[in-house]
Amino acid sequence: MSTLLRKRLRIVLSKSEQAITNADRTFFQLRKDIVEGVIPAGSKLSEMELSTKYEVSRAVIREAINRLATCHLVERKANVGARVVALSPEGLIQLYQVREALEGMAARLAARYMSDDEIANMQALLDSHFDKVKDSHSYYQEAGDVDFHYRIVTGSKNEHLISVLIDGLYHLVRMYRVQLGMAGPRVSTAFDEHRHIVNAIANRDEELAEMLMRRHILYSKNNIEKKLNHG
Amino acid sequence: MSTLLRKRLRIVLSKSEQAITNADRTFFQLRKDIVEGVIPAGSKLSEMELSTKYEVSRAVIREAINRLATCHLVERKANVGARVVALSPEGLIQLYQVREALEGMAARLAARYMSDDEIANMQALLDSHFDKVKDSHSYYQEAGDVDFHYRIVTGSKNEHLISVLIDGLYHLVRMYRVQLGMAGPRVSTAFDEHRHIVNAIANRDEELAEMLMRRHILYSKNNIEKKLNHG
DNA sequence: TCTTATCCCTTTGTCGACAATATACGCCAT
DNA sequence: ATGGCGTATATTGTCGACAAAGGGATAAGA
Repeated sequence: MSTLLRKRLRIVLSKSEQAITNADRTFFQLRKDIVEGVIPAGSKLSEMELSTKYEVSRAVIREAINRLATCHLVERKANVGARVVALSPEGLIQLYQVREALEGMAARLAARYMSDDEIANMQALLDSHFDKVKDSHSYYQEAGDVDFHYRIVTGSKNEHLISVLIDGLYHLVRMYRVQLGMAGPRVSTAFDEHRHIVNAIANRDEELAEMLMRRHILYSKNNIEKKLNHG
Repeated sequence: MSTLLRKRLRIVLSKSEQAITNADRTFFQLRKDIVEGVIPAGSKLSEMELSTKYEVSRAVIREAINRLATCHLVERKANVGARVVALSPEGLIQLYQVREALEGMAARLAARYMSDDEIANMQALLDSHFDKVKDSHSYYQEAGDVDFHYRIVTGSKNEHLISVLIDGLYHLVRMYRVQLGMAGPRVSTAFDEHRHIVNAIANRDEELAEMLMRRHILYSKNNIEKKLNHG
């Protein structure tokens, strides 16, 4: 009976990432701590130490670390150990280079494959964001930005794009944002860019959707770089 | 003394993928067997069975399977097990969609970052390919094609691009090629396309390099799709 | 006959101990 | 004093056993 209940629960929650096993939970927790800087960038990850800290066996920690390595959040060397990646201007630039390529393609595919309903929902989402943002011009709504990009990516219906971006790169992006203190401005301009991209998708204009998305990400990169240099 | 010897050996061979641990060896072997169809697409991977077959412990097999999962060569469900991915027309199309995006960007970055020496080497490589191919027009030189794309990707100097493509997608591409019997033709035309791409890179024309690479991959996809439908 | 609940068995998840490897320290020779 | 070498120690890699969860067969009820 309890198994049945848990099964139903699992089906209901299956939308987003859900921790089923201990390794899952530990992986999510570790990822969170790394992204948010609780575990400092560049620091060494000792399996023993972590296994006592998170109260699981070394095998679970090992699996979690392996998964983190595939996200490029940690780097592992055989017989030596794993370290949290170091944040660097070069790393940030490389990250945005592949974001530009992948999300540009995602926008193109979204224009091709998203259903009319999905597009309408996304437009409604933008409207609600606009209501929230129109008063406080300086407030940067990260959740809204994230939500927008998620919808484009999932709208591409491409499993590879979805997994590489959502399971991988976005966590690295967030790590840079959090640890470099990017509660950046760029609200209204980014909002307009989002609006234009959605319009292109609604018009099923693949070419324009890809181009606008690439520009959007390029601007975003330039903005962060500027902060990185002058701040 | 033996440790010193092995260390030197390791340094010498460190260029390409090298198996240091048992898990590495098992991972490479499993990947090879999956890509080449020794383990059929869609089949279930039993940890016990594989651990007896490859003569390693279940922990090693588990780590290898986890790594295969991050390459999208197998799909894993918690408490259920792992299956080799199933080949499908949709999968092939999605694969080439992200290849187009990533390798297009790789070509752009190669035009920006490759050294003159690297470019000269790549041109020499193409010349040698031409010598091999000019007589037997129908012979498809897969190694040459692979080599060319590797150089572009590594020439981008972008760690994310390199790892996603070379450690991930290319093995899936090869799996489709091998298991769908793609010893395809398209030799001379593909060769000309390669030549044009290298020329664009030599001229440091990022825009053209990206566009040509995207077209090249698009043609390649269309070619495979045609075979898939009519064959 | 079809559905549904329950049991059993197979497979996966987790754990602690052992083996192998790399780093660090101290020693010796020059 | 310094550089190379060997050992010592701490960390990772590997293993086999135990715990837990899912899938399938079977039987009971509608």
